[in-house]
Amino acid sequence: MARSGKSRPAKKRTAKAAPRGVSFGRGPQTGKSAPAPSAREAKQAERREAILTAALAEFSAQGFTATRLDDVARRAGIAKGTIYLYFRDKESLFQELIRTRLSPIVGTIEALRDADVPVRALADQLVELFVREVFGTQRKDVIRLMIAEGPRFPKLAEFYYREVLSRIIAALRTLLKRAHERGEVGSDAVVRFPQLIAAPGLVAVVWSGLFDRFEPLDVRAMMKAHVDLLFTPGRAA
Amino acid sequence: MARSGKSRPAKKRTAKAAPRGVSFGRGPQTGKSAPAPSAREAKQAERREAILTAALAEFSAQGFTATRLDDVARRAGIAKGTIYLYFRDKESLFQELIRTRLSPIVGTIEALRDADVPVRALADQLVELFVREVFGTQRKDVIRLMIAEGPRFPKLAEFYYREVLSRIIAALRTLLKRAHERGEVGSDAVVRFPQLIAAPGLVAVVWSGLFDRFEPLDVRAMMKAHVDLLFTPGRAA
DNA sequence: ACATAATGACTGACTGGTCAGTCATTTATA
DNA sequence: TATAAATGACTGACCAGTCAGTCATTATGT
Repeated sequence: MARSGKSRPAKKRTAKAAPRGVSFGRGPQTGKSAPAPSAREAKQAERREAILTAALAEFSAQGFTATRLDDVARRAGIAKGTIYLYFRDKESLFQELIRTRLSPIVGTIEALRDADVPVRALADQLVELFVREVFGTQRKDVIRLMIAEGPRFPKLAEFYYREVLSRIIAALRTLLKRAHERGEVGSDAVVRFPQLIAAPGLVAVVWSGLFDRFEPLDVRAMMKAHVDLLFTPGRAA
Repeated sequence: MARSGKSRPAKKRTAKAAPRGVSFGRGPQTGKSAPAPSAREAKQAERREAILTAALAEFSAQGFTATRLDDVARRAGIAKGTIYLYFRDKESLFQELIRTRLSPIVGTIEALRDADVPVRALADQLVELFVREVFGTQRKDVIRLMIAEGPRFPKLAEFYYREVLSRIIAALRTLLKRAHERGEVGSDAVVRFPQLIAAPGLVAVVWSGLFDRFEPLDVRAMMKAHVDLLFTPGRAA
């Protein structure tokens, strides 16, 4: 098989002290951040984005350790050295990737929470949101990456929990509590364990990554079925 | 110790022809597989087991590529070379690991299916089975490994689908169909998507691996809550 | 029983290939 | 032209897999 792998915390390299070091994955060292000609900055942002997109493709296909930065570079249409103008090292690139791709979704869910519509309708919107904005995009891969590599990046897991999960869960809890009090959900199970709401989403992500070629899964239908389950009137808690 | 100094004897070694090669990850080459003194065989089985256990610990902490066989060997209390007496290469070791740790559970579930007891009681047993035999054991880690590395080992994913998942799903479907016909489940959602049954299990495995230190999850309670949800009488499908 | 030989499980130094990160040089931009 | 950006050849750490050599155990001979 060969390949080998390589990882190890990157040694020390006390040599140049901290030529880069401080700038945490921003653009190429911009000595002065004056208003500057946005022509350049735009191009830089574009490159940065290209690198992140290429990195996601490689990381999610190969995993963190097995991904070669040469491949990321080739996919992004640049040389390997260029990556180091935009990111401190491989690990920074990985972390930036997770950060930038996952955060945006949170706001949307919190907005949903504050909308004053029947919770059942909200749930349907949530399903659509998931299918369209997560399952239908790169975010699906980011989630699988998070599951796969999380144990080796405790800091990332913490960030993800703090910035994404806990906020989503809090929003869901508020939303579900309201629904339960109105009698719109038959059991308080999901109020106690909002994780149950997300469960089919997780199944969808994992299934699609591993088993879709053996048995395709109609994700939207499954999630709708799950919503039906939750909102079955029936006995009160 | 070896010493040797490596004299590069012009390779050759045509003598024993194929000393290893053919034996596919079985014990050290057993020239004759006569009834043999089981003392030795027992010891070999023990070593093999030790290697697998050590490998699971390392693989599930580091992932496949980042795991060093030197570390596996140290953890198993043997030399690296010994691993190659029991497994063809790193990948074989990994695959054997998944295979041997996951298969046993299937039979148990199929046995449950054939028992003739109220489906609700069965469901409770299923929860217990999961909490005790999966969540409480190494199998939890094997599942996470499968999710993390599956995309890079299509063969393994296929094996897992064929030997484990499809059978579990088939058993569940039978079981749930019966329950639905008896009116024991309020919706046919789970008959169409038995994956929904396993969803909280997946959540439990993933959550425990990544976020338990921030917010512990009472897995048994969550799964019981989920079962309650499923068996809400309420409206017929 | 005792000595001697054969076996094969086990070891670990070593090799060849890999790849993250560097930096002297080249190219683009202002 | 001067400065910043981009390049890619290069280096050194790293590790899967190998195999000559060791030695405890078992078999054979006297």
